[in-house]
Amino acid sequence: MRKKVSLKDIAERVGVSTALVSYVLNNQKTNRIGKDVAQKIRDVALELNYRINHIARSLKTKKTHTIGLLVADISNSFYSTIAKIIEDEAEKNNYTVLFGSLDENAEKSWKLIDALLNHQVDGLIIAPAADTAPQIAYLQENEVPFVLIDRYFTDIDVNSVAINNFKASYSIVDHLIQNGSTRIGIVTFATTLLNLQERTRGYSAALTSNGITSTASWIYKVTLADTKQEVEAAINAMLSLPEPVDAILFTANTLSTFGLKYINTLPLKVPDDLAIASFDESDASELFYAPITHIKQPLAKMAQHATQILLNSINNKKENVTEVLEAELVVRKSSIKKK
Amino acid sequence: MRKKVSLKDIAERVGVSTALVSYVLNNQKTNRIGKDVAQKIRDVALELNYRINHIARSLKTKKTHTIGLLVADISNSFYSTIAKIIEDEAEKNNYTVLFGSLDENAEKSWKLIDALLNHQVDGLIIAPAADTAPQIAYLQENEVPFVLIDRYFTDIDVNSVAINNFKASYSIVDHLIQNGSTRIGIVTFATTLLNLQERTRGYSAALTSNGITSTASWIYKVTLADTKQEVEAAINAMLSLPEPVDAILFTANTLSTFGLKYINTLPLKVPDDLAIASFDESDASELFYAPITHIKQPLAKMAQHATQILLNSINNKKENVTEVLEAELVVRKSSIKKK
DNA sequence: TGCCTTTGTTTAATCGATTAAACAAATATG
DNA sequence: CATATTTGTTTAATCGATTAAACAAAGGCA
Repeated sequence: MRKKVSLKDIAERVGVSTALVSYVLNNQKTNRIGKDVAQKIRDVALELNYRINHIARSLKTKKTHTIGLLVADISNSFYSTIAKIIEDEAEKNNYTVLFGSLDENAEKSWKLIDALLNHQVDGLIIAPAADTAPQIAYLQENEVPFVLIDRYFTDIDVNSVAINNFKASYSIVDHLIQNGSTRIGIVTFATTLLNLQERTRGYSAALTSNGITSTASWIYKVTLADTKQEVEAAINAMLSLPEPVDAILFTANTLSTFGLKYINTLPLKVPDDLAIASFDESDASELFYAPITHIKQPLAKMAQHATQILLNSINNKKENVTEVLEAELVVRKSSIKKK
Repeated sequence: MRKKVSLKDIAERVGVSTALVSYVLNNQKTNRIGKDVAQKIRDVALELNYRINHIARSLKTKKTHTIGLLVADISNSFYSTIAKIIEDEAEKNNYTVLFGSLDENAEKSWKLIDALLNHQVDGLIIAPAADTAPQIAYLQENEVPFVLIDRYFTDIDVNSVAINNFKASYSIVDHLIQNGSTRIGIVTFATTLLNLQERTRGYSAALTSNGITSTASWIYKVTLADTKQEVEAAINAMLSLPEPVDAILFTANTLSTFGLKYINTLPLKVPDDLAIASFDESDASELFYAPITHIKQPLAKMAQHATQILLNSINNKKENVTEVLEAELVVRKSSIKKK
């Protein structure tokens, strides 16, 4: 890279000290500085195409104006959309975003947190992987400003932004029941993540309060390692029960995407033979021959609020904020049985 | 954030100079340094949970070990997948990745390039937006190491990694013709991007060499601003020709996704009434009732090579590399007419 | 005129790590 | 034993920007 222009270069060219140049370019002490020198400094800066060296500034100010964003999986559109919004929001506030994808892996999470802290980020936004509570506790002990997004843990008082998963799940299951489904299966991940557990809890509660006895054989928990096979196995199992399910709820977009691809190959009619509902959108929602009823999370709001909470936390170190947002039930054809 | 531990802290604790600590922790001058002091330094570093201050190091070494990645649109799975691979590859080489999403916007591209350079990245990997050739030229003039990925410009000799778009397009159109299609429309973006122009060129060439006269009324170029509407309009137009097309090629996954969602609503059978083919995969490829024949780009290879080329360029400043990879034709049901 | 403000600018320390060069002590060599 | 070499460690300058404090010159006021 070509040699860089420094404050000193400008100072020498104009014939003043670097201090003065710094003041001028940062618009400080404006009432004290001579108008003509100021202008000259600005002119020369422009002429030499001066770029501030953030490294040097950061070393002195101990602020990098950089935030770290760690998401469970960046190639999931749910998170890449969040990432994009956070980046926009950060940029509006003159922050840069450093990304990392955890790949749902606690070990990788440690490494990335470590890497980001090593890079002196001012704070973190994290959609944590399962079993990373100790890492979160570590951040807390070290007083690193951070915000959890989408996912959360109990027992620790931290900044977080997420939807009311119980309520969202309850509402979509209730909707299925109101529209003709009576035996509703659920496919979710085998995980310690609370947000997903809440979804199962909401599902069960909705069944119960509609007088439906929930059965263990309606609940399938698949692993991350072998999601595709296990989703297919779960669907097969639920459909070959003595009394097969007549509806399935998928608790995540990756699950519904695999599920729909498979259901696509079965001699089944959605929604009449089998109603479908899911958390989160994906292209699947519209592409499937029966568009999918789903829970739509307020992504923009979540991402923007998380960013703002983080920036506040970086600058003012206020007490923690737990923000619970409402999700929207988007009704499409996949959940409405003809009767 | 809690007060940081510096080299000085370790030095004081052990009773040596910071120089020695630096040498030990960086494994330098190993043959000169006392074994016991070295061990003690390492112990204390661990005990105090020392983290190197990359900012300070970078200021001195003029290397940030950070690369910038700018993609046209991070929420497109094509690019988020690339992003993830590049991140992994960079991590293996002890580099960190700073991301930015251009949103196909030349102005935003300037801003992000500026931001990344201000952050002193050592180099850039860019999937450039349309009409950003001047920006690329600027990078070149300033001797910033960079690699273009997926997209490219003529007239400038730079590092780049991309597929042979002409050939890929030719092969998929040829495949359509061999499998019963005779009147093949194409939906592409109205853009100055060469990779897309090459796809149109390959399409026309394949028609010609199969003795089919290509018609202007088979070629539709839609805008980014209004993609969905225009894709739908294009499909309508092609289907209501006196002699309607019997196949459509979409030159990008965003186009095929919109297209398929729309075709899904039409009283048409794919592939018999209308064959479909597309560049790039998306969930659409499998979810659509007739899985979609498509061109599969070697993403992992592209991303890894781009990263390696960049790192070479950063470290050795070799001459430029133009890498052209072969794409794979993945045949599914959407392109094979029964007859 | 003498002293006090105000205005405009410079000095110099600092952030934390790197590293060439200097230095001192121990050991080897003739 | 004197000198050369090796071993182990420190000194001090440096990267580029920030900023409190010092300073000088000009203007204001009695």
